[in-house]
Amino acid sequence: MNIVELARALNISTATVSRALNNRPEVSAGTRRLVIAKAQELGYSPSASARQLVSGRNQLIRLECPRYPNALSDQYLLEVIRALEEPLRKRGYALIIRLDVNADELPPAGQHSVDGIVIIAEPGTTSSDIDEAAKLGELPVVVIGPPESVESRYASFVDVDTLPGVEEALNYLAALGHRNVGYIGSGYLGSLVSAEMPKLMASAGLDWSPALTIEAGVSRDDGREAALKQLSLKNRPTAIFTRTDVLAWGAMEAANSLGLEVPVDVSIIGHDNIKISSTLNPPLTTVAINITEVGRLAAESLIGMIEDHNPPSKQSSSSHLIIRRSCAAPK
Amino acid sequence: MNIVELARALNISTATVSRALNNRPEVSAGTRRLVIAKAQELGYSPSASARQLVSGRNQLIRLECPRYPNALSDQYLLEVIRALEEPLRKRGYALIIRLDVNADELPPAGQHSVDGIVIIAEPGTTSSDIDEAAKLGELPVVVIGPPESVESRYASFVDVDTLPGVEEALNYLAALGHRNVGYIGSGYLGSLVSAEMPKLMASAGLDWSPALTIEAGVSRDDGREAALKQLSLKNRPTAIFTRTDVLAWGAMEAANSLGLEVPVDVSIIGHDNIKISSTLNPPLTTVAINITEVGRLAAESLIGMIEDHNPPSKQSSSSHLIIRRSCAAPK
DNA sequence: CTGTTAGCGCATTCAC
DNA sequence: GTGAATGCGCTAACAG
Repeated sequence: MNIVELARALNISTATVSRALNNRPEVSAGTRRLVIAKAQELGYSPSASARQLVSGRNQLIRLECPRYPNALSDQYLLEVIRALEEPLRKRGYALIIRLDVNADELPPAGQHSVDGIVIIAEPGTTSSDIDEAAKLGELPVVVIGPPESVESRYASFVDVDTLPGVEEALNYLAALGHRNVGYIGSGYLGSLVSAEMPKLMASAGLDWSPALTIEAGVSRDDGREAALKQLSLKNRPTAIFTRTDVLAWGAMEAANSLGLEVPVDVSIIGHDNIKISSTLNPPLTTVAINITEVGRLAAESLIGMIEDHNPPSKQSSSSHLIIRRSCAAPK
Repeated sequence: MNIVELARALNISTATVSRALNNRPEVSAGTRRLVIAKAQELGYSPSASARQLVSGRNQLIRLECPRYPNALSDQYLLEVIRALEEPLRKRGYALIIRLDVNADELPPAGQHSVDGIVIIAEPGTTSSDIDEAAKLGELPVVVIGPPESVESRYASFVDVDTLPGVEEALNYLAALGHRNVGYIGSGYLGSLVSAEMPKLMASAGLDWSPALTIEAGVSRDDGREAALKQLSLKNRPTAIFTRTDVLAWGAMEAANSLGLEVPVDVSIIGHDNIKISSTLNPPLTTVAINITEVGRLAAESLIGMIEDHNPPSKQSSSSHLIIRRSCAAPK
C-alpha cells in the first residue's frame, strides 16, 4: 500500500494525499478527514526511505554510548536509553544505538544517516569530538553530561546540575552533627563537584581536608579501596560522601570489612540514586538525579533543533537528596 | 557527494560504481580498486534511503525488549544489546532499540521499516506474538530465549541450553557431599529446568523433594523470601541452586539474615554469571551462559535469513559451571 | 565487463 | 484548494 494506491482509492492526487497526511495548511479540512480515514482503513503507512530521499529527513536518531567499565554504570546507561527512547518514539523517531564507540573504528561509510545524534559524554569526550559529530553545525547534536571542559557552539548540552543536591546532602550531614566528612570522587578530570567541594563543605559548616578527598574512579572496588583508606585514618571521618552510588556501595563494604556499622559508626551518602541503591543494606541515602528528565530534555532539544531549527541550547536537570537509612548522627 | 558525482569523477557509469561498491562479481578487479579508492578520497557514502527505496533493504534491525522488573535483569539486557550490536555493526547493520514493548501501543504506522527483528522473549511472549512480528514469514525474525512453549515456523530461535551447566552444578554439589538441595526457580511457566529438576537431581544422586522447590520470581527479594522459607525448614537444605544469579543474591542475603554463613553453613549456586556475581560476598559459583555467543548466533542467523534467504533455524548456546567460592562441603 | 535506462515512494514545485 | 510533473540517489534489467 503506497501513496499512489491510496490516492487512487480516493480519486484524488497523490499531492493532496501527501499534504493531508503531513498536516499542511493548504488542504481543506474535509479532504483531510477523508484521506486520514481512508489511510487508516487501508493500513497505509508511508515509506520512511522514500520520504527521507526527498525530504532529507529519516526520523532516526543515533545514540552514542561510551564503554563504561562496570556493571552498575551499565544500568545507569540503560536508564538513559529508556529515558530517551520513550519521548523520541512518541514523536515518531527511532533510536539507533551505537555502543562502545571508539574513535578508531568509524568507517565514515557504513554510517547510517540520521537526523540527529545524542552523545553520552564520558570523561574522555572532547570538544572536538562534539564538533566533528555535529559536522560543524550541519547535524543536530545533544550531549548528555559533558565534562566541565567540553564546549561546542554546534551542540546542545544537557547536564545534571548536581550542586543543589550535593548542598542538600552536606547540609543534612552537618545538621546530623557531622564535621569530619570524607569525599570520594569519580576521578573525572575537572569535575565541578570535586572542584567546589572545599567551598561546599565550608558553607555547610563542615571541615574539608585534602587528606579526606580521594578521586577514586568509578567501580565498586575503587569505592571500597578509597573508603578503606579514609576509614583507616586515625582521625577517620564520621561520614563519607561519594560521587556515585557505586562508589558508596564499595564504601559500605569497606566499612563492614572494618567492623564498622553503617550508619551507626559511619554515615554514607551516595549520588545518582541508581535502582540498586534502595536495596543496599542499609538502604542508601543519596542525591537523586532525574534521569527521566535528562532524557526528556535531551529528546526535546534535539527535536527542536531538527524540526524547528532551534539554535543549540544548554539545559540542566536538577537534583535533590533522598533520605534513606545510611546516615545517622555521629557517635 | 552522490553516486553520480562519483561516477563522473571516474568517467564511468553509476551502474559500475554501484556494482563495485556492492561487491558484485561482474566488475573487474581494477575498476573496483579505482572506484573504492576514489570513493574514499571524495568521502562518498551511499544514501541508505535511496538504496532502501530501490532494493527494499535498509540495513536496519529492530531489537524488541520487554520491560524487566529489576535492576539486574536490566544489566543482562544491556549485555545482550552489546552482544548483538557488535556483530551486526560489523556487517553494516544498525540496531534500533525498542524498549518496554507493550502490545497495546503498536501504532502500525510510525513503525520504521526494518530488514529484520530480534525479539528478546519474556515469560509472557506467545507464539502468535512471533508470527505477527514475522508477518507470517515476510520479515526475518529471531527470538532469543523463548519460553519452552513458544514456537513459530517463521522465526529462528536462539536459546540458552542451560541443562549441561545445570547438570554440572548438581554433580558438583553431589561431589561435595550434598544430598539435600533446594531449588529456587524464576517462575517461568513450563520452564525446562524446573520440569527436569527431579530427574536432574536424581541422576546427580541428590534428593529432590517438592518442599524444597519454589518458583519464586525474578527479583532479589523473591530470592530472599524463597530462601528464607527453605532455610527455615527443620530439615533445611545444605545447598541451594537458583535459576538466576539475582535470586542467588537474594538467597545469600537470606542466609546472612538467618545467621548462616555462605558457604560454610549453606552452599549457593546461581545461574547466568551476570557481572555482579563475581563481586558478591563470597563470589558466587554459578552456571555461565555465554551471552556474547547468544548475540552472535542471533545476529548470524538473522543476517543469513536476510541476505541468503536461509530458512528459520534453531540454535542453542551452551552453558557451563564457573566455580567460585559460594560452595563447600556440608557440615 | 560496462553503459543506459527505468523506476522505487514520496514531497514539492508550478500551474490551474 | 487541487492536480500534473519533477527529481531525490540508488540498484536492477537489459543491452551491448
